[in-house]
Amino acid sequence: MLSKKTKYGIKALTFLARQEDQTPVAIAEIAKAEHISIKFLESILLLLRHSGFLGAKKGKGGGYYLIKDPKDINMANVYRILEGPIALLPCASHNFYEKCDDCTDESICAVRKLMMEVRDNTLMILENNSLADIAF
Amino acid sequence: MLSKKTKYGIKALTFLARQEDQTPVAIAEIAKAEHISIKFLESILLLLRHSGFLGAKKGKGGGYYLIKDPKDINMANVYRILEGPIALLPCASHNFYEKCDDCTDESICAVRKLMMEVRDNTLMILENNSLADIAF
DNA sequence: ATAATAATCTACTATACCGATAGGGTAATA
DNA sequence: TATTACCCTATCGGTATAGTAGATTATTAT
Repeated sequence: MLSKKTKYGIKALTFLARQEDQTPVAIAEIAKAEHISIKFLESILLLLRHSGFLGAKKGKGGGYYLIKDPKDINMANVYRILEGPIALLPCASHNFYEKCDDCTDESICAVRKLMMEVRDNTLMILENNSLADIAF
Repeated sequence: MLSKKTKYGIKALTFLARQEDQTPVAIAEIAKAEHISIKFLESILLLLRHSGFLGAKKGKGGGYYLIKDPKDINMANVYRILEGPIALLPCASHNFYEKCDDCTDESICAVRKLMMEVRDNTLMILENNSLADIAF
């Protein structure tokens, strides 16, 4: 299941993508529109800024804004930042690989085999969807 | 991420599918072979029995065995029993649908749109894989 | 019958994470 | 000077996970 963090993060990105101009939007405004706790959203937006998706401006009229064109924001990258691995098992992950304690021979593991197939497909979908694709 | 419950459950099913004959296999034997805690595995096998995947026999020479042909065991059903919803969001689930608190209009939710696409694809993969497909 | 075997059932514990809340101080900007 | 992002810390209830322990029941072999 997707965490609220990821859900809210994508919602916020979508909200910013749907803005007519790219003037900064205050956290409070996004939170109100999307029914999200302000403080929780604050931490999410901060993460998205540090990850290079958002820019921020302080002071009056300040807020967050998209740095890149929504067309160039790949949902697989967003997912990895917010949620973590795309694979459902560490042993089936490219970017977060970890060996299983209980497996002696990974190559014959049926669970891994199945989950790698799921991962490949999910990854393809996320990579083929930009923020623009889902926002409009 | 997949829970250990699901991982162990599928491993156990695979182990049983790989048996030459369908004589019962004791919990302890499966647990040892797959490096799983006996008691934890016990609860998983019980669940799989109650869900109609396994049969059990008590006493000496007893244990668990597959009821159906591995070819007829659909991994989507297994997944739903062990892990729960296939969808990553309740609002994107067929079997476990639930409305989101924060959404006023579900039809324009970008997260839901994306997650439904992921669900459709994952579901297809799980449905197209039988226990036999992944075990051999 | 009896003893051994193995599933069944109930209950418990420890840990971790999640989502949210609260508060406070600093820095930048209109 | 007011506003708003930034960046900490700390807390808290709830829930789920993973595993443990012990007692009970059904079956089988002797």
